[in-house]
Amino acid sequence: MTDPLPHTLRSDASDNRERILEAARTLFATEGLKVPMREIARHAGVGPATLYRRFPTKQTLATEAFTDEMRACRAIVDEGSAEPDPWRGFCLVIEKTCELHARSRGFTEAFMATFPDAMDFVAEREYALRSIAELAHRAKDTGHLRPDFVVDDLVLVLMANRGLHTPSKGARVAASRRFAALVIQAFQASPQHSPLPPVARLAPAAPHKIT
Amino acid sequence: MTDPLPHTLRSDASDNRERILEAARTLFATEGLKVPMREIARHAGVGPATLYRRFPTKQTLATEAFTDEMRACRAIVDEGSAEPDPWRGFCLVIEKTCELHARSRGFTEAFMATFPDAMDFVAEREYALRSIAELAHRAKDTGHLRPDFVVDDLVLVLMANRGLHTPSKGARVAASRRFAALVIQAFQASPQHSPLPPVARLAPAAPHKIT
DNA sequence: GCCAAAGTGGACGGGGGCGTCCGCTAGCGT
DNA sequence: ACGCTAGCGGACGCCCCCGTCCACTTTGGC
Repeated sequence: MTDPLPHTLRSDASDNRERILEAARTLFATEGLKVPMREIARHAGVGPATLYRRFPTKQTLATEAFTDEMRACRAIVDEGSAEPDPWRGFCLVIEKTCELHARSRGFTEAFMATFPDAMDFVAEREYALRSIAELAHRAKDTGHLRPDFVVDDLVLVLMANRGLHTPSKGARVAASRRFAALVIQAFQASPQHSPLPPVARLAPAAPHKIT
Repeated sequence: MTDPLPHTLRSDASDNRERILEAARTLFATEGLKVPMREIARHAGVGPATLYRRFPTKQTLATEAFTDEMRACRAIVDEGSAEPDPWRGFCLVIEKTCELHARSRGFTEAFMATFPDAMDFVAEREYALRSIAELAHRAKDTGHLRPDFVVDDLVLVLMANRGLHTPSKGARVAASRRFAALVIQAFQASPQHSPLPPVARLAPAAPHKIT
């Protein structure tokens, strides 16, 4: 009989594993989820086989690579919910969430996608949405959030936010900030205009070309 | 000596050409610009060679296929500019532009992209932006448009709007409508909340999966 | 130091999109 | 009716990505 599994990676193996995850994080953030597995392997300085042995599918890799962002996301929501002023909390959630998603291009895709295989992101997303729904309810009671807001509007905003592609991360974050501010204005029940963040110049020269 | 070019297509050829354009319009609208040339050819019932002979690159095909949308776009802008109430015109432009872009997924990409090769869309886009800038200026004067609006915000909105992917065209248009309404609220200088369009439920079941 | 087993990366076959070439088909001028 | 030629589409070679297999290398317990 086989004493089943080592459950403990050899030193070089876990080292490689970490390098793979780091490469994945970087590339997913900058290029999105569509980066070839090969390129992640190359960037990590390992062969394709190693990558595939550790992470048989891109999903498993993504799941692992995005735990940080996922944690951050949860933190944002919890933080917003804990805020004494619900409207303030609501605004914070929108602002920070948009920024988070602007920073990592791949995270949005992963967060939005319902993976065919098991993927806890779905559960996390539901949790976030439920929390925010509750927060929104309280914000409506204070009269600051317009009553016809629904959680689906937040999905709308997130999807819209991901449209803000642009080569430079800086520009993307700036655009996201301004966008978030606009959205908050739109959600406000009795809006006294607070000034918007600086103008976002998107895609100054060459946005992207056609394949 | 060669009397240069026929400049007049044979009947079957121009017939094919038309079928190709129609297929391209359909597929670009539903699938986006990334559809394989092959598939357009297949859908049009012609061989790849025929397609490539008529339209050597995807750009040339796209340019031709989107003239309708381009015309519509220009019409929207002109119509908005002609409106006696500039703010009303401004709102119309936003609403209709968002809807137009929601209807054809590929058009947004084509409209946003600066093609490496010649492509009149750039010129058209500049024209539209200039017109809208002028319209916005007038709308500000009436006090209805917030003074810190800049044309780049419109680009922002358009880019955001394209993030509203969803399988069904109906859902996409609905989402776009609600989004446009929100954006208009956000741009309003002294907002008295007009009711929003119906709630947009995006991607009810399976948004999209990971490659 | 030694050696079994864990770990590695290069190499392979498969699939799909790309753009082009070429022998056959069928419009159109006479 | 005929033949010339524009027009056609199947087939080809190229490249890139995918996921897997296998002979070699490294680790770590003794």
